[in-house]
Amino acid sequence: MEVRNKLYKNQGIHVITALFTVEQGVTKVLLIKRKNEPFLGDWVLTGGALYNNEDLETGALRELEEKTGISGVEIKQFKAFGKVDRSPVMRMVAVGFIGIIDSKRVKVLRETKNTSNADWFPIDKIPPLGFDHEEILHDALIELRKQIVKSNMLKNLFPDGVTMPELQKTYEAILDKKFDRRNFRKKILSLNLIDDTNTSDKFEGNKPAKVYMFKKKIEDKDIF
Amino acid sequence: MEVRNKLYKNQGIHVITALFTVEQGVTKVLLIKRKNEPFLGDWVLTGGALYNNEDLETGALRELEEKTGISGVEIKQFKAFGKVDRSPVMRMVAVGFIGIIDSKRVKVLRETKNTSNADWFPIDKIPPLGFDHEEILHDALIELRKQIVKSNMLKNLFPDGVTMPELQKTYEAILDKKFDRRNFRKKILSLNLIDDTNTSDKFEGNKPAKVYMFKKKIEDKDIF
DNA sequence: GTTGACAAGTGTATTTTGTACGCATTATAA
DNA sequence: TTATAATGCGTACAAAATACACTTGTCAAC
Repeated sequence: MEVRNKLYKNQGIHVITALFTVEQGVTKVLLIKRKNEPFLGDWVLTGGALYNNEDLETGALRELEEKTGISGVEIKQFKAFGKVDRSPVMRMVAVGFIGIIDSKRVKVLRETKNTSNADWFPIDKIPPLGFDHEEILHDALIELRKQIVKSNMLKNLFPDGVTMPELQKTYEAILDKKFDRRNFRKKILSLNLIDDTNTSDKFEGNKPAKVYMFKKKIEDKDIF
Repeated sequence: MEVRNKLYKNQGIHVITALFTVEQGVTKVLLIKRKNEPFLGDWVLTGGALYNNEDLETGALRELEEKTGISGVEIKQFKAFGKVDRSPVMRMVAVGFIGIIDSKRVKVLRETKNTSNADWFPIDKIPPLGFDHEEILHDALIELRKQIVKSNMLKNLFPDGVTMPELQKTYEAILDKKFDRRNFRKKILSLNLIDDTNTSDKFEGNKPAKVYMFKKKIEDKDIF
């Protein structure tokens, strides 16, 4: 029994968050630079060890706040990562989360106890990452692309509302694809993710654009 | 440091598989009865502790084989479960998998070292389950429903091919929904999951039905 | 003020896809 | 040979996706 027990001793759980933003049509992700071994000096996604007294999501949010100062984010679990050698220290399984936020609304701490140089990186200019975080980021981006067309996740990027042109730029940045203005409007409205707030407007030089708000709750669609 | 370390000592990882089958239009899931504490005598999904020397999927398959004798199954990870109190023994995070298989092709071991009475249960007649397995099963079923319309997962249920009527019964069983014969054919063909094997037939009394084979690889569709 | 440029909103014609059925085909059984 | 039953194939209509034209509102130049 002792022998068998050794097979699953010294295991631990990581909670990792790929936090995204979109600035001027560029999709970016938050990375931090490690101050400790292993992977000292390497860039990684936000995350760390899960505590025993917190749920997965709670732990991911705590790590995010500890390492970057960002709080009040909505995140969504998307996959677990458990390759045998993904951590050189001990056997760790990582649970991955994604989130998206308006970077202008948060102040990222550059220096904390365990990390330095937290910053937003364009997703096509990612430096080499520690652990298996390149794989996690790759899968996170795929999940982000799925989520923005079937959930109201983007409300976290536009908590005060968004115009059609803004929204189109955002979708084009995340999906890396161009759309026809008029068909984009029809498509996005048919997804029932946003409501028309026929009251207010926004502008930046030309005809004012209507402001839409992401719904609080989304009814999920039929399969098949 | 010692104090903080205690926060994440004694953690472990579970790998849990919800293995489904469909028999005569009834969706069923494989459950086993526990022989040990905790939850002695309770029904649970197949699973157990992950070993340090195996990846997540490998561990889930090993547990499935150890506890039921079933091997050679294709499974897909779908979610991690990590509520603080989900296991009364120690802090365990479970990684959930789903799979589907033709129950006639496997012989389920009724008795193993740690379990007894492994059996297939109709999903609308599930007994109370130990741990958080009712939640896991609930989410697994949702994932199964999503997978059968966008992946070739059902090839594991029909490795030798399937006819349209058979396939329709299967979809109706899993999605709990009825379809028009002719529109079902058109819909399923448009999904590009199956190929026409214009060679062979099958029959059971009336006009022979064509046999289709699930594709080996599915090209994933456009988002948006 | 009038006018042109720009970017926003709205609309329409065409094609593609989804839905509701009808009819023909091929087996078994009387 | 004929009735029955279940499968394959086809068609008419409605809904949705796509391509593209037109109208509207604000700013800035005159």
